[in-house]
Amino acid sequence: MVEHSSFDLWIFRSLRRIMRAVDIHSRQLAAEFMITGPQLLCLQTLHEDGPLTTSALAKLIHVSSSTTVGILDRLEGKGWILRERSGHDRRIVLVRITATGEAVLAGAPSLLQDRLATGLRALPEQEQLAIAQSLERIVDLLEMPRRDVAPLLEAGPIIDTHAGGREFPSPIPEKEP
Amino acid sequence: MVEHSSFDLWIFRSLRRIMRAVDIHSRQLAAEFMITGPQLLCLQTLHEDGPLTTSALAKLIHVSSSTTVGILDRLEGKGWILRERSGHDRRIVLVRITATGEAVLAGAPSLLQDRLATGLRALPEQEQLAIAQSLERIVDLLEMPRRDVAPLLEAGPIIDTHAGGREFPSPIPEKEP
DNA sequence: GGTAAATCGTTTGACTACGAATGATTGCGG
DNA sequence: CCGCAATCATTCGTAGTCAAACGATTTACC
Repeated sequence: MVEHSSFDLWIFRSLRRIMRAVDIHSRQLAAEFMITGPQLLCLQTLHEDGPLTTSALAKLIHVSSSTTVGILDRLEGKGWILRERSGHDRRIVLVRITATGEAVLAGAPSLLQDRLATGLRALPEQEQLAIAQSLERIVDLLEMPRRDVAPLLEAGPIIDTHAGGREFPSPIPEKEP
Repeated sequence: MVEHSSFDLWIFRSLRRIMRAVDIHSRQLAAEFMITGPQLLCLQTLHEDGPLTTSALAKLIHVSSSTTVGILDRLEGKGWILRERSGHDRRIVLVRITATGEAVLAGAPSLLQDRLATGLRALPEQEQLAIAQSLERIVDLLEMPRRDVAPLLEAGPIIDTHAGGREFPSPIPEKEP
């Protein structure tokens, strides 16, 4: 509560504004396409990664499984997904997207806000890289276990300007195993 | 819907993980200190910027006024704030922090997660700058009015353009007067 | 002065989100 | 084969979040 670095509050407020903006975008989606952000993310993930169990889906979208159930309830209510219990292990529920769901997905807008997606694409690739890496850095700090912040110090600079090779973790950055 | 840039999904997932991490931190706060993140932010803001109207507070913390009402309800229930209608304009409700609220604030932890605050401070200042500017860039894109994304194209490199004032907000970013 | 418009706080409804508790089912050890 | 632990999905309670609708009040205009 004393002696904040100059950037703390700035970054904190930016985070809150981002969360708010994402939320508002979700409602615009809902108004126009009858689907919210998290619902769209679920549908998209189910489309790409085939039938999934509830918990596997939850891990993929970084959401608790109890939250996932509610989202799936609504998607199921609209007939965009199907739930079926596995024969071998009756505890497991496999979720798959329906044809209707595919159709909705085809007509739905980008996952990101158009402005964000378009705006990002308009930026030089190096800046896109810097932004993505900055976010990743913050995620690392936020998700780091309570203790030892120290290791981060040896992680090297965030911007690898020389990087001609430009290896960023391939389209989808894999998460920890 | 077609032709996603490689960074889109990466950035989107990072945003979701950030939101989740912030949410989880709020619950840890609630478990340990009986106060959530948004509640702490309200209390902190009321402490610093004196008595405020509900809508002024909402603007300061970047949250809708309907959300603010709920948060204030809980803070009032715990006796940490007071609401009083103004005599001159009876529509207005002035919110002020109580002595009990001040005491709670004194014992509460930092607004930011320790890990994030500490980790950020440990990074070279140039990286802190890069991170903060990247976030700001995203906020700009997200909060930009629906139409004309175009202007952004002429915005130049991420460093140091920040049109319309509000370039790096000196030590502690002052909120708008 | 009286009506219309604007403003302010609140309420309502829907959705997301979490952890904790629950119920069903499987698998392991004795 | 029997019970206990582990696993999986779900339900429950609380909180945060927004837009839209609402009631009370003030301001503006005629």
